[in-house]
Amino acid sequence: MPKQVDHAARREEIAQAALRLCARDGLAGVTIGQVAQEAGVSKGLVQHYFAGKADLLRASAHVMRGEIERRILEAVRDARGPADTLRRALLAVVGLGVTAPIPLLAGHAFLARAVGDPEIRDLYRAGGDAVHREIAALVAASGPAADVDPGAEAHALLGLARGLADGVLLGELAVGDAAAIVDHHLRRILPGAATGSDSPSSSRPSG
Amino acid sequence: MPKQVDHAARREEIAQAALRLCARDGLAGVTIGQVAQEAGVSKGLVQHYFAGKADLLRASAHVMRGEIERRILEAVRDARGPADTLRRALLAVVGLGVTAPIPLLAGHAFLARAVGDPEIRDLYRAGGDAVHREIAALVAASGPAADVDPGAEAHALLGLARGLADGVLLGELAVGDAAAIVDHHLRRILPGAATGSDSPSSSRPSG
DNA sequence: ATCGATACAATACGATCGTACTGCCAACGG
DNA sequence: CCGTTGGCAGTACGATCGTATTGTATCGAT
Repeated sequence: MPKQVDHAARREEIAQAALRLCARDGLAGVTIGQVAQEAGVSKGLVQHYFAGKADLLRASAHVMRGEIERRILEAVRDARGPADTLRRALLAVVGLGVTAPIPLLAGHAFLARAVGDPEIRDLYRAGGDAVHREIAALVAASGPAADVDPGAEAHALLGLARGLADGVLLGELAVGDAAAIVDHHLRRILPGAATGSDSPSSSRPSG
Repeated sequence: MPKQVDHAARREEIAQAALRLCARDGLAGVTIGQVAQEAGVSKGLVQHYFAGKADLLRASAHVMRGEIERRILEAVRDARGPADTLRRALLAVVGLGVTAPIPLLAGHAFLARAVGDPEIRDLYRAGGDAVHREIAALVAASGPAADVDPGAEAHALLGLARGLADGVLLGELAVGDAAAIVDHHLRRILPGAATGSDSPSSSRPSG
């Protein structure tokens, strides 16, 4: 064996650079040459690690998914009980607008491709379904109000969090405001749970 | 004056073709040549009506905004009272996933560009702010519950509708389910208003 | 009838795209 | 010690990009 290099790490490193370009210029800006420049390597090296542009984009999509997943899992790690887990996960999603704008933006760029591209679509669907099941289970385990259907509420919470994340991303509202909105909604649907007022981030709504 | 052609109409026609490409392939797929082919005109004609690619993209963004605005205004036209107006507007937004996937997808494609491009960002911000004010006013006029702040609730409703529209677009849930979720939320925050059960669209939740 | 302005088509051109290919260097196995 | 193998850079090439330019037909005004 020749010079040993962590193949997977190198691939991810380059895919991360591609992801940054996705976020900045959309999928249009992802060019082998640009990626090479962004990653600080030669154009030939990008070819060495990826079979082609499609392979590179696929890897970038997976990196994006992994990045977002990682943030949520981190946020949830030290949670105390299902209601707290649910709250932390949702706040992590709305926080993506400022903590991880690159994966979020890249996610939007890929979303347009998800329609028509079976692989990307499956990536979205599989992830979305898994998250939905998880959220629904957390809702059910958090002492929901009588008129709350966990499945529908999971869609509502997920939609709310995603929409708020976009709002935060566009600067329409502050993270704190978005977090307060999520907390307010959680208090409404989970009267039995103590969805704490000790917010980990700023939470002074302004307008 | 020479051969009279509706200049604005021709421009919009071509911009619509560009918008379809945005939705299908993302901003990456918007090429002068491709746009010409999609619109069924010559490459030179696209140049004749647009100063360059930036001009074309700008026009497409405005067409997208106009399309979405049109759908919402149509949905709101025959509304009876503020609560009904609010409901119809929100249902129109979640319905975009099936009634207007092209502007919605194109909107996502442009969103990635909104960060960094002042003009597109202003388009988003201006539109978002106006809609937010409108929604907040409708909430305030619809007899909200005591714990409802119209401004925050407007963000919540808008975020919820946008997030659900994405879910519908990705096929994660049906329009009817999304509509039911919106209705459920509206009933919670507007106890004084009759947010009708006589839905204009299908509204049989399934899961 | 002619002239100017406009709609529209077609071509030209430099830059850049994705991909293929070639070559050099370093590290292990024999 | 040498050959093979993989990391890596550089170049070549056809296709396509955006734009500039040119040419032609058609209408309205003079």
